[in-house]
Amino acid sequence: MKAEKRKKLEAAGWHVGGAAEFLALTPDEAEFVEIKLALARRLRALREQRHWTQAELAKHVGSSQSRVAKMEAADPTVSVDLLVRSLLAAGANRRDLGRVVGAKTR
Amino acid sequence: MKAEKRKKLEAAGWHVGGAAEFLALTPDEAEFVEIKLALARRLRALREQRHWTQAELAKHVGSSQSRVAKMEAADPTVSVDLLVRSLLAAGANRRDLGRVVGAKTR
DNA sequence: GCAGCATATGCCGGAACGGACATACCGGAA
DNA sequence: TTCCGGTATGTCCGTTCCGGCATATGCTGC
Repeated sequence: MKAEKRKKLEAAGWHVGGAAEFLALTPDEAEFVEIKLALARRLRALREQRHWTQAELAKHVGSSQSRVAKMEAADPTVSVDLLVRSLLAAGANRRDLGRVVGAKTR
Repeated sequence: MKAEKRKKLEAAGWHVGGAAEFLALTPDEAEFVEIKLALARRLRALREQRHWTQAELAKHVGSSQSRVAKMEAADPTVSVDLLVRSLLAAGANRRDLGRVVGAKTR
């Protein structure tokens, strides 16, 4: 998994601006992580909008606070599956998801 | 995993019309499998459009023919992650994916 | 200061997912 | 028929992902 590198770099204090296209990521890989980032951002937005704590959302999803934190951080170890399930649990519907997935990052 | 039930029923010759809302699926779960189905259909469409065999697509994705078959069958053991990656490998972009995810099934 | 809550990070065992392979099924061409 | 390219189905085993927990960091009000 290439995305590990990215995480490591960020951990080292770099925090790549916007996204990590300068790494050895194929265009597809880059687009994939951008989608994950978009989903992650939307998840946090939706949660805050509902005035939920990470622990509360976790309960609704059937997960844990730490997982939610990682989701919102777009941690490499969280899958799109989990992000999507969480978004649905947070009240998003298919059309919402479609918009999130389809919209270019900022 | 609830979706297992569905698979079993289909295997038993039922092949639920459209999707399996009559099972003990929460609305969220139902929406989730519908999204997977939509992605699966689009993957097959895209592949055929390119006149690729499942084995060829597998090569581009870095997977195997059997996995591709399962993807297109929306087998419970394939993740959205893999579907999305495969779609990207098949030439879809974010906007395409957004449409697929957002569009109500048929 | 520190107490209390929310969020972040690290780790571990167990479950789910993945590629690979073998094999079965299903057309169509010879 | 038999053969053959394509697709489906089943299993195996290594890897990835998940939930849970412990702990760290951050913030606000006291």
